[in-house]
Amino acid sequence: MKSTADDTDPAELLDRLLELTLLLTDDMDRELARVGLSPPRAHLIWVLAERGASMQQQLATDLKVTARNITALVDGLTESGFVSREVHPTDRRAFLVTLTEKGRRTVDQLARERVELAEGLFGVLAGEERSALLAGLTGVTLRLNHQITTAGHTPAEPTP
Amino acid sequence: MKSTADDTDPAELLDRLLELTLLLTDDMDRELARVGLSPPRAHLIWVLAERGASMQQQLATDLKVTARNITALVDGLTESGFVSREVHPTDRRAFLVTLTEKGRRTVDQLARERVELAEGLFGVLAGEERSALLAGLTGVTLRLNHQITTAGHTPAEPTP
DNA sequence: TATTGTTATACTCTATAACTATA
DNA sequence: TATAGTTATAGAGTATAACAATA
Repeated sequence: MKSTADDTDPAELLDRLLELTLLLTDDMDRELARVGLSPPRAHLIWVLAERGASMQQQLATDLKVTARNITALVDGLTESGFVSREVHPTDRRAFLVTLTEKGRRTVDQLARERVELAEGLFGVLAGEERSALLAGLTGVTLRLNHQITTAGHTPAEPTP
Repeated sequence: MKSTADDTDPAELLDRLLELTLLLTDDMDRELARVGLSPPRAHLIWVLAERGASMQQQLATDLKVTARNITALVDGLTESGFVSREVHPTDRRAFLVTLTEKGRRTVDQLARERVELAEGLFGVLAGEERSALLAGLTGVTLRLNHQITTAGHTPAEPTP
């Protein structure tokens, strides 16, 4: 298949990427809502599944929010039965936030749905096409990361 | 360039896409914060720039939020000087939310930064590579849209 | 003295429902 | 009667600051 013109505008490409981004996050948020989770709460139990039972401070670092916020998120997740606060074996100041059985099942389900979604979106592509797309996305990610760490885009006033 | 193995996992591809998604939105949100805008407020003035001065009901439809929310967003944007509420020429119940000079300048600046970002991310690609990436993203978007409109992913309980 | 988590406050975004003033 | 926008109320997520208990 030959494109009629090889002048794909970078801005057009970015618009498409953003459109896809929006669609994807909306879709995932709907799925989360279906199982009774907000995006931040889902993020928390997802991290919990990866790290195992954790102190709230650790979660605050992982989710990049304040400790105060973790208190609120864990409160909500406890009330809805996804996690519980267990005593810390050595530090009596701290809790070990732990997935309940329901929490574990939910994370497993979300993980399965994620794989299904991936299959639905990329499964029809030939292996070659998948590699090409992966390479393209990886390149964009690298350049974006570089831009972010290097400069602050525009000069920016020194805190107005 | 030949990949060592042609077995790119769909799930891996989705993870990369989500990683990029996260990076992109964080980057853009930082830029918005720099000019004094939250994402919803930026969305509103962006739409306003596209449509021209609009009634709040119209904005509620466009942004897919309640009219009550538009009141709050316009309040904030008015206070920070990006928009103003002008009288509607024919309907005395309604306002015409209008970009101020500052609002117009800000939208223009954001549009420029968007083009710059696109150049930084996709400019180095050959025209051919850009077309391929665009095709890949478009395909994914189509399949996602189809999945969303067709089924609700998982059967889903009929409202628990 | 430093750290863990909480209470106290506050701001933004979001939603529903009831109300005012127009159409 | 229906529509445009508001007030009233509520809940989630976020942040800072002050404070408790424990390291």
